[in-house]
Amino acid sequence: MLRKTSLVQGTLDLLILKALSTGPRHGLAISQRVSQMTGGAFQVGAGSLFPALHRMEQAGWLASSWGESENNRRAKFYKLTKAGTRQLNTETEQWERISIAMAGALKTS
Amino acid sequence: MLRKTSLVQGTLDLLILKALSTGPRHGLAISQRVSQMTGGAFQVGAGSLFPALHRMEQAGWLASSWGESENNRRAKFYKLTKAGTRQLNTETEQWERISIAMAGALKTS
DNA sequence: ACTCTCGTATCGACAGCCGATAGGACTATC
DNA sequence: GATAGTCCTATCGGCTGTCGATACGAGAGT
Repeated sequence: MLRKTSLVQGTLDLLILKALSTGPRHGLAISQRVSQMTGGAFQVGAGSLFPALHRMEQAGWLASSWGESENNRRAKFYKLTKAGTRQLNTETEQWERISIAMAGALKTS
Repeated sequence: MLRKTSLVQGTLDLLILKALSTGPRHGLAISQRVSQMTGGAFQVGAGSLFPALHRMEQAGWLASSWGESENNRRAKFYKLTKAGTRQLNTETEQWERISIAMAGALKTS
């Protein structure tokens, strides 16, 4: 009933791209970074994260390679491609337009 | 033509509630009002609008009654219930929290 | 050995959007 | 008084995306 999706559609991609803009990370580290960046407002679970990563890699925005985490664990590291950086800019602008439009709409009385 | 810029999930309800906050309107008038409020940034088609209206009426946020449009057409007018007004406030606050969190996340470098 | 944590991955249920489509009713034009 | 156009409501099917539950594998701690 109060399911009220914590994540907003289209937001997850943007947050992942942004989380990777400071350098390659592996899956769970991306999840933690997203939480951190948003002050805990957004928390993405594994069931949402990995499908998104695969989708975005398929789209050519990310490239992955196996490596080792800081805990000596086998981990897949993702990094932004050029197309991914472009996508980050595009989605950032798109979000700003949406944000401005919504702010204007909510202010009208 | 216009890019896929689909509506952001959870945004449609808020916009509809806001569009009705200034008084009762019928379906297509709501659609036009949403476009107007957002400076044309959001355009909601009939295929999205009516399911949303029915869902929201089911949830008790809206009440409907048949009447006549300004063009002498049979039209169903929707108005906010008390629960709808409460929902409007709730979703507005929620949006602001999301907006702030996103702005913070996008600003980090 | 056993368990905890880390890390990746998939599945099924569920919900929402959106284009296409339909149809009734009023209006305009010829 | 036909015909076409506009207004208004409505539904369906396909598609996509979220998310909890679940699983597996491997290193670490005891």
